[in-house]
Amino acid sequence: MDQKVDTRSRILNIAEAAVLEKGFEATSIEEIVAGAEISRGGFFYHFKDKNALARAMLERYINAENALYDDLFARARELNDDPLHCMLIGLKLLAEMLEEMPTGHPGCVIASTAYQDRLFDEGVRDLNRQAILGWRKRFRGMFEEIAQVYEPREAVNMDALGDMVSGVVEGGLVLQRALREHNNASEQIMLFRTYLKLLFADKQRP
Amino acid sequence: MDQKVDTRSRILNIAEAAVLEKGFEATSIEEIVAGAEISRGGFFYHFKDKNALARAMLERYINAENALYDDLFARARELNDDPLHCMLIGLKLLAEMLEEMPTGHPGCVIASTAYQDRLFDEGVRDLNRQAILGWRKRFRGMFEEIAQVYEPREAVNMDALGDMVSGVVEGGLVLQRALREHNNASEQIMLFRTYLKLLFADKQRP
DNA sequence: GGGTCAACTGGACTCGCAGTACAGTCAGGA
DNA sequence: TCCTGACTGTACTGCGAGTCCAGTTGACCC
Repeated sequence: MDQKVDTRSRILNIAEAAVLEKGFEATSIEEIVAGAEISRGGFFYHFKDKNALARAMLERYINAENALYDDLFARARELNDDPLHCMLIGLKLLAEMLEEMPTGHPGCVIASTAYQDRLFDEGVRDLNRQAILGWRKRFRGMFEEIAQVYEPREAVNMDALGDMVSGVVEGGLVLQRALREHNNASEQIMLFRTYLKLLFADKQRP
Repeated sequence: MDQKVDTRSRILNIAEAAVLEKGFEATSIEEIVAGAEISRGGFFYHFKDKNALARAMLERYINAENALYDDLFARARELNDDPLHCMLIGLKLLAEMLEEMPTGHPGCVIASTAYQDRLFDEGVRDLNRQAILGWRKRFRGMFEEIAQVYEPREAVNMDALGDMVSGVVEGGLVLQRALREHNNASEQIMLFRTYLKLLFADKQRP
């Protein structure tokens, strides 16, 4: 189990890299089985079709992303107990993380899936939807906590503000992919961080 | 020329609708020719391959988007000469426009292309890149004009702020597609508008 | 009225990839 | 020893992209 990554995970690793690089349809099962050094039969033993592969990839990706956010904001919380500063530190860590990825961030499976969704079944689409709703809830909660301490200078819709985290990341990754630059996503996150500073800072409630 | 839309445009219309709905690879030439009521031979008479179709679609889309921005901010300028207020009005108009589209915005070909870019040749990718760089320049110019009148409360990278317009739109459209909601993109634009208000307002230079 | 050209039609073919089917192999545990 | 899970290998169907090409049709030109 350490010596040799199990075949299913190996397929997912290879597939994820290929899909993020060139999209789902452009990735053939042929090249996945070549990369994973198995036979075509072996592939279909693990995944009944490409749709099942997509579903498994999305699940894995969403879990990893959630674990990453958990970890990031837990670390931020250790550094500062104030909810606003915790958020600001967390976003900084996120931006740094995106920047440090040498090849640039792999790009988000969510957007990739959203723009090819007719290829997938309802299960995959719902997975996608639930992931974004989960992030909305997560960040909305954090913003509400902040708003209890700092009065926002302008009224904002908290659901939309929660979505903005995902939106800024997704949008940044789209720019990054299209421009072939390396740090658009992290720059966008830092701009969003400045937004939060302007929205909440220096107006602590009595 | 009015009676009967020329075949090439008809192909592009059908193809664009199909591609925005389900992605490029998922759209077959078969269904395009069926929709446009021509033969397969007829399709290949106009476009040497699917890549040429993609290129033509992107070109058309980018031109339309640019014309739309020109029009939007020209109208905004008529309503208010101040560069900040012009921008705020323009964004409001953009948000309203996105909201009014009954089926929701078709989604942005840019993101769609970015996430499947290995399907396309360098020409298509470059078209995509140039479009975003054009929008960066457009909005960066507008923000610099604003900054000459209003001192920003926080230092921001003007290129990144220019990119943020595209990023927020793209990100919003990704959310909208994935969530199957109707107004995420316009909400995100309105949040970005609030950002600009906080960043620039009430600090007019002497 | 004949010639020419652009804009097609229609059919036949190749190729690559998804997906199916199934028979056989092989290692490890009950 | 037999069974089972995890495969391998091969052969086949079907679809869509792309190629080739011969033929049709209508408009305009002389």
